[in-house]
Amino acid sequence: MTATPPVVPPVVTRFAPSPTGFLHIGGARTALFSWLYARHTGGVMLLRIEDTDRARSTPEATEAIFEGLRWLGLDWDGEAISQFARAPRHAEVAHEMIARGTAYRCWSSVEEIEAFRETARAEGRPPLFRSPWRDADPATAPDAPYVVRLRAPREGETVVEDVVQGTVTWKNETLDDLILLRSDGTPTYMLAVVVDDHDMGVTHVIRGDDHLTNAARQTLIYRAMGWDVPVFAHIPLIHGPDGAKLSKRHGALGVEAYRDMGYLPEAMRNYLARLGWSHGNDEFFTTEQAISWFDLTHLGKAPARFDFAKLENLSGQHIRAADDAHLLAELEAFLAAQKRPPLTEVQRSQILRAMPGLKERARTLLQIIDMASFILVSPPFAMDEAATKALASVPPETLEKLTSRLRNVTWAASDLETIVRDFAAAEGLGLGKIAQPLRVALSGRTVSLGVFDMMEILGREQSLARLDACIKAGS
RNA sequence: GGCCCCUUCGUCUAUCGGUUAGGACGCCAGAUUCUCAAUCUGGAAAGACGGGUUCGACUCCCGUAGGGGCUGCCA
Repeated sequence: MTATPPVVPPVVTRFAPSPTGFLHIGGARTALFSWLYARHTGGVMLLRIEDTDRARSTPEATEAIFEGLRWLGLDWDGEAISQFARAPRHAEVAHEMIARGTAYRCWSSVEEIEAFRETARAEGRPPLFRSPWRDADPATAPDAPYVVRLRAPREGETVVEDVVQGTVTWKNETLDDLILLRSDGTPTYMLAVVVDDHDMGVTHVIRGDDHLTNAARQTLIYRAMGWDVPVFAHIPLIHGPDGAKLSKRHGALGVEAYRDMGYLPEAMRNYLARLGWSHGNDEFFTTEQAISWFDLTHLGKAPARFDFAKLENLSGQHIRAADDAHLLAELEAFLAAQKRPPLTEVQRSQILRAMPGLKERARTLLQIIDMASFILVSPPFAMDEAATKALASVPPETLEKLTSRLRNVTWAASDLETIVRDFAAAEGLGLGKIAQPLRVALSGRTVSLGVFDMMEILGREQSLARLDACIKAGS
């Protein structure tokens, strides 16, 4: 007899940002974890825009979230869902709860509630509002707008089984009768989240630690409706370098800011995945590896600090590992996004040939561009003091002598190197003494790719022209 | 204030009662070298503190301290 395999429902995760700004780095990581888990399990990740706060939600912010996710390469399944559009459904559930007796109408004014809290605080009691309408005679109900409150249990405890935080318990007396429906009939976040997650069939709620307390309140709503509670995974927040909450000063920038700094999306995914999750000692990995390795059991419990140095190192590793054509494509997309002029055909092919040298020196696309300035910027170069000095370290006659020897040789890096080395030896100079002025003549800088590689990439004509120009300027 | 969570090198982390506490970034020194990178070798660097439990605690329990979150008719 063969055992029937247990029926495991497919995993459904969701990312549910509120469109009140850009997609910040913490949200991006939450999205990444939800995405990795869905892809790892062969499940789906849904996207829901929590736009019930009409005053703060904007279409621009929604678009920024889409854009950020797209750049990061995090695709979601199906159409993004607007929470606001589901308000009628939320209200319907609230009224069903009233009918079930798990919620009630409350006519207390905000002033009354405020006064209640103040005296409670003054008397040292917990400032949990206790509505007089919870057990009021329905006959006394005024004909006026009301809010709908959850009839939360006052005894016993509520337990959240969190895969990251473990078993977390609250005494029910510390939880209040939260508002489900505002006096204008619109749903609150607490209700909307539960109804949507339930209706969307979400099995795993992966979100920031800041929602842990909300998980208890939401559990109450699930129970009141007799719904299954999803698996919760509350991941620790990302902090700034000083340990405090991430501010704009640190890394709380929109993901597009990282794109603008020239980080590769694959590097961003790698870095973010490593912040709070681990797979043994693996630091550098591809997205495919992350998908196959990702699980919820190796998530850390402590908040992590954002570290640009490590991100940059990882970015450098991804650039070095990327193939040249891919990098060129990323570079051109970057240039376009930065509204910089596109590459000419010549520049494209030169950069492609320079790529092996460029990518081992750069940690961001911005650095590739900078290192490729000998291709992108045409002479005469604006030289700094060190460059001018290096160029003048050798008399123009020496440079002229060398240049004339280069006029009719095979134009390949290795041959050029032999010739220059021989020349330096004949002049009684170290190669460095000759290479440095050469470098400046070719690139206008004291830091660049290898001089022979640059000569080969630039070609005979351009290389000699640059040398001639320097000789002319120097004599 | 109340409730809840967290705490291993500067940073990200491994460890799931027995390790010289490992790796990575960064840092320092050296090698290589036409500059810069890259690469290689070596080095400094950690269990917040105090109590327990145990033959034995980074690991389990309690307390303290520090950090964080929630405490809205925001999400």
